[in-house]
Amino acid sequence: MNGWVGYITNQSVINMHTSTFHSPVNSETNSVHKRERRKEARPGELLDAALSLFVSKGFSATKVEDVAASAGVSKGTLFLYFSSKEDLFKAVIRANLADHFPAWNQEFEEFQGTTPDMLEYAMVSWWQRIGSTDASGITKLVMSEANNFPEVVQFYDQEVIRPGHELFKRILQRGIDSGEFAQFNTDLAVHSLVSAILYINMWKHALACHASLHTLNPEAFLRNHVHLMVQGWRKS
Amino acid sequence: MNGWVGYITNQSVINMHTSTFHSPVNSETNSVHKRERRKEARPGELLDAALSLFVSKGFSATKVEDVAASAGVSKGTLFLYFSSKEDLFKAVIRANLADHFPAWNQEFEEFQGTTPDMLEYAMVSWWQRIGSTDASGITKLVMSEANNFPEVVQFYDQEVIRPGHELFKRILQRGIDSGEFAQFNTDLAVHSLVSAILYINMWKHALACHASLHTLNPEAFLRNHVHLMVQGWRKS
Amino acid sequence: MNGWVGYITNQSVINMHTSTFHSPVNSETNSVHKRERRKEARPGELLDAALSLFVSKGFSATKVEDVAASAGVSKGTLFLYFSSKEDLFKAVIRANLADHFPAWNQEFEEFQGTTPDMLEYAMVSWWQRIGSTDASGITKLVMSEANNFPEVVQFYDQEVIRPGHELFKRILQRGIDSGEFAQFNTDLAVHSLVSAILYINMWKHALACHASLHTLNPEAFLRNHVHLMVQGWRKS
Amino acid sequence: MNGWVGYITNQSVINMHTSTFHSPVNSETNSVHKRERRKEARPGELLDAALSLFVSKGFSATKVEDVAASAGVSKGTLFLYFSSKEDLFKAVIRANLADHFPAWNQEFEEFQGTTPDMLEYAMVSWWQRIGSTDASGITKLVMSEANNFPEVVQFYDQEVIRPGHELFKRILQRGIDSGEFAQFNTDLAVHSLVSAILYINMWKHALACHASLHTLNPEAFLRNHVHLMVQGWRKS
DNA sequence: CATGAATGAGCCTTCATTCAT
DNA sequence: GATGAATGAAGGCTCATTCAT
Repeated sequence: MNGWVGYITNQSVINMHTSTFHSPVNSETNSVHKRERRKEARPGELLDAALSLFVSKGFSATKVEDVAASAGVSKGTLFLYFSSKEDLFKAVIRANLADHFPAWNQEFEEFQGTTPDMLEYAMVSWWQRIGSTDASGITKLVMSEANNFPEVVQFYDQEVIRPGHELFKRILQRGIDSGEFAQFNTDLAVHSLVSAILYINMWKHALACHASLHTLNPEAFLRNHVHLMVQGWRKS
Repeated sequence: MNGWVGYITNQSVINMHTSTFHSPVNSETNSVHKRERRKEARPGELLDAALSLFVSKGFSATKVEDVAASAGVSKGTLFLYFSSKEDLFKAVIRANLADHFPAWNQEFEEFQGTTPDMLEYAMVSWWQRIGSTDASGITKLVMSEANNFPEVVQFYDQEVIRPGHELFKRILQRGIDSGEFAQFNTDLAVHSLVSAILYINMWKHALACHASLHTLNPEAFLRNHVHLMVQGWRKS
Repeated sequence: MNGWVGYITNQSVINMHTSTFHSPVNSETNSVHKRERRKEARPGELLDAALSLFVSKGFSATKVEDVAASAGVSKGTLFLYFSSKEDLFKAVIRANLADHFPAWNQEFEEFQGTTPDMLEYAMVSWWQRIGSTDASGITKLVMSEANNFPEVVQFYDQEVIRPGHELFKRILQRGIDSGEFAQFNTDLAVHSLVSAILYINMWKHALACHASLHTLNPEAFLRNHVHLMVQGWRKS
Repeated sequence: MNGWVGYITNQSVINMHTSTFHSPVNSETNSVHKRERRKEARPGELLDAALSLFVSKGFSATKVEDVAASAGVSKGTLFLYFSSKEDLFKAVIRANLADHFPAWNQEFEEFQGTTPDMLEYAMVSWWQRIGSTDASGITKLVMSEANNFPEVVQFYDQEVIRPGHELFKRILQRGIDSGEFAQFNTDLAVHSLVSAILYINMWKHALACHASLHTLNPEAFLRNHVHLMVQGWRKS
């Protein structure tokens, strides 16, 4: 078993088939001209730049021109690939979070091991692949801009929250079905699990980076959190 | 026992030692005329209006003119009491988050009952007194504007996060000392408890009001969360 | 009989009661402060500036900042009185054309004389009061921007075209009722009359000012046009 | 008699002596391949597309990319034939307005019948051949963009207004010479006739398509207009 | 010749803040 | 103290035009 999800950096996010680009990349020829290669690379470069700036400065405080400049293109070019700043926001969410659920779901299917192990593995993997990267800042961004971009919240709910909730729920159900866990309300339980993830996200991106906070070891916290939960769920 | 936390209104927040009013409130004459009393009440009315609008519309989406109008004064008057919109924001945070912990700590001292009961009482009381009111929106505000007002984050950390953490930690320690709980890392445990509170805050103020979300019963969730934790902490 | 319509300049357009200003002028005190007097004068000054610039440069080519500067205020001030550039456009139409119909209709009621004289008087008065002023450029503006601002066309239709059509129709009906004219289709007839007015408008503002055109004496043309029409309408 | 004006399509406008193509059409080889013929047809196709879009959406609201797409070529190709959007606009005007008067003048020479009939025939023919087609939109375009393209106005004056004026003037003179009409100022009279044509143009292209206007039957209006005029001109 | 990716100048509108009254 | 008219900086988005391929 080689890991739940391939380690994610925006650089490696190639399969843009579900993104919202205007002009789909047409050819996969080996002999790509310089311009063509640039064109193919543009969306990814822009998404990288956007994620980085959004996370560090906030969405509203980031000018589209800055994103473009950071990706080495002009303002107009950005709008060639994303119809608006909000659309760019959604694409960032999709590329960094939403697009990973198929792979994660598949990992769930293939996982061999106890359900408690699986839960811990899921949480720690989340930290290693998302939590410890810029992508973890997206959740904070969505929350922060919820008032200004309700549509983004809906998108995030559909594409990230619900799939995530479902995934955790299936894991818990696996434990119940196998007899590892007693019967319990899995919806409430998932909220308790996810709360730890949200907590780390906000800790990292809203608190720790702006106040010299008492440290929190995310991985230890997640493991501990899962262990506590599992204690409560086990058959007595 | 008359409640864990005194119900908070800005009117009652008198000790403004940390606020930034330009014009200090005139000395408390006995014969206050109606106008003078209004004058003294101005800051509080503005803070109330600001909190309400900030929570419902977000900080940047709230116009100072709306705050002023909501408080029944003109735009210019607001700037008589607060040097800037940022200053108003900080004052709102300060007025609504500081100064409750003494009462809470006292309740802790006086509490009669098991530690698990105490934890549940603490959580449910938080929901009834804070979580279900506008005050719960402040946390979301602080997180959202963390990038723009790091100073507020530091203040929030000192005045809210740390005292809250300490309070929970003392409760847990009470359980350990009494033999109700086994020995465990109380710092990590507190994070797990607090994560549920943060979760509800963000759920209410960033998600639920902008997306037609699958419902979450906060009180049930909190009780469930505490029970799970307690299971893990009990002496086996 | 002292004229059909008081001679119109924007300076003299005082009764703004039907305009679209945001903040209605509140007091009519004699002792107006400098600021208050400026405030009352603002809308008129802005409308004057707007009409002048719109007519000379076209609507799209005129920047709101230019209008503001031309009226001696800043860009933001303009938006204090008009909610958008389009709104400013409508207000210009209203102040210079639409608002005059009540007076014009009243003149119609009070007119003593033959109907042919009345028609000629109406046409010549139009020329003297509107046609020969900047206000005549409005029609050309509306036509030019019809594609970009269909709402303005509707507004112009309701507030100018229809009232104008109705006024002319009543005059013609007066001639029929009095036996001066035979029975005929007054709607078609009004179009024929109005076509002369439109012709002059376009001549002045689209052709003459951009090409060294063979001259057209508007007043002579209008008199001639009316005489021709009248010939055709008289009882034989 | 086969029509007053040959029906106009850009395809048939060959003599481009006044146009501004960068790349002159290659010499007319006998063995034109399909591609070469397309190449030669490009300018005409672009002009057709441009006319259609300019008339329906207005000049500024029409994107050059749309014109190119409508003609089946890419944006860049358009600029191979026309140095700028303005240049394209001028070429459209030129291609559609020049070169019809020779045919019209000839029809005038050959016309058999009374002068009033001739006038009516001229007006109705204009409606059937020009007024009811896209070509009638050109006049509105020229007027609308007069501020931005004074040069076009001059061209329009020389190539359309003056020839048209002269043609009508000759018709009227025919009536005077034949004794059908009395002596009168034919210049003023022509303006009265032409005003009806302009009126229909603007009605169609600036008003009717953007406001749900009270209907105007163009043909009935024109006949009526001519009849009225003729009444006034006849010998009493 | 043809393409279409890239450019960047241009503009309306918002709103926190000031200050004359 | 209170008012509210005035300010002007700031930014998302469009689209004619260029030019490397």
